This record gives sequence, C-alpha cells and structure tokens, in this order.
Amino acid sequence: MVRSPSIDKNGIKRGAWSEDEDNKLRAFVERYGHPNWRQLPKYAGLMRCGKSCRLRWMNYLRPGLKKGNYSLEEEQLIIKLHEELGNRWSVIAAKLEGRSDNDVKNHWHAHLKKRVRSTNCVNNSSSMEQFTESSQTGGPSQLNEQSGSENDVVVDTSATLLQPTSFPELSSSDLYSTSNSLLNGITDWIEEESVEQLSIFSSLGLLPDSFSCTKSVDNFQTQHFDHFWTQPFDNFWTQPFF
DNA sequence: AAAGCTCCCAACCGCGTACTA
DNA sequence: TTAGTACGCGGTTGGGAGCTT
Repeated sequence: MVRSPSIDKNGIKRGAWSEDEDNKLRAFVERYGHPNWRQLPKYAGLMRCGKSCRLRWMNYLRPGLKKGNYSLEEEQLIIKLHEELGNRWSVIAAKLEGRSDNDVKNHWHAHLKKRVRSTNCVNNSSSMEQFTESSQTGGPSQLNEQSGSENDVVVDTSATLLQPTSFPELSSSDLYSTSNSLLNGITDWIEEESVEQLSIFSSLGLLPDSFSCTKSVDNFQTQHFDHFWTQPFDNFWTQPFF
C-alpha cells in the first residue's frame, strides 16, 4: 500500500518510512519541535527531505491523530463543510479533532464523494441541503410533505434499518453500503409490485424510516436515503540529535 | 488457483503564499 | 521593490490488499 523505498541521485531517501525513521523523527520533534523542517532531517539523522518529514509528522506521527473509521458525526461535518468551503481540506480538517488534511481528503475521495453524488442522483434535488439541515436538527426532514397530488401514496414508517449499535464492528461506510443495497432491493421490488402490496409492506413496519415512497397514477418514483445519515448510529540547531 | 481489476491510503509533486534580506 | 527561501496546501500517483472473474 506504500511506495517502495528508494534513494534518489542526491542521496535523499523516498518512499515508505521505516519504523526506525519514524522513531527518529518522533523523538526529535517531541524533544525540539520543528521550527525549520528543511534543516530538521540533517539534525535528526534522517536521509529525507524536510518536506517528507513534515508530511510524515503531520499525517502520521503527530500526537492525537485519530486513525481508522470515521464517525457518522465526522462524516456529516465533512460533507457539510465541503459544501460550504470546497476543497479547503486543511480548513475542514482543522474542524475535526485528530484528523489530518490528507486523511480527510482521502476519505472524501474514497467514500464521501460518491455517496453525496449518489444521494443527489437519487433525490434529483437539493438533498445535501436536506442532509445538512436534518443533521443539525437530528430529526428527519419532511420529504413526504413535498409529495404532490392526492393520488400519491406516501409511505414513511418508523421502522429502522441497520442500527450501528447493532453492528458495532461495521464502519458507517460498511453500514451505508449494506443499507443501500437492501434499500435498492426494496426499491426494485416495489417498482414491480402494486400499491396495495406496498401498503401492506408499510403497515407491517417493514420499511425503514429512511425510506419514503411516492406512487402517482401516472408517475412512479421512489425517494429514499434522504434521512439515512440522520438515523441514530451510532536555535538549538547546534548538534545532531543522534 | 491465478490473473485481472478495484479500492484506498501513504507519499510525492508543483504551485501559491509568507517572510526576510 | 525584488529575489530567494521555506512552508503549507491541494492534486495526483504508486502500489499493496482484497475482491471478482
């Protein structure tokens, strides 16, 4: 997953960091700080460029950095801030305790971007607005009220799907994927079935409350996942250091 | 079993900005 | 004012791991 270590023509090492290098950098920065990244590797006994040292420290070694799964709240905040600020990853990361800009950026490209895109696609509207709005209030928005004619059959049950407390070992991304698959399955099924069957399905509490379905006489459309994220889820440079 | 593909994270690169002489 | 230097940011890439065929 990391680049193979190599040494360029200037004798600067590149690629993946070894444990020994990490230890040297960590020990040096914790003892002396980092007032001059360019000079640091020389005094820390590292064959790296200052830029590489800074990056390694900021994204991996810095104390208080969180690694691993993002919480629902963190993901909501990233999406909200990205909508407001664009790709200003350092500003966004600063709002998230223990996350680096690189980490936030990677998580966005790997998980959140396509999620936002698909949500926008499904809803064909300002879903992010609803997303962030409902995230703040903690409750579901009122999509059903936007549904049109009296011929519409509106379903919005109180059943829930894939609570994180039930699946603590799954990340929110995993839960999202699984729930999305299930909901797509339900959607496909509903598109093939009658309104009557849909009503039965609803009355039995078998639809999640993140799911709403509108069926008009001449126009069938499903709307789901708008509320998924609102569900309860859970001058000392005088001597070399080494 | 193995070849090909996709995902995703760590690291690199280039550019803009701040600072200093 | 300008040139040089260092830093920080955001875009991009490399490549291992896991998945699919």
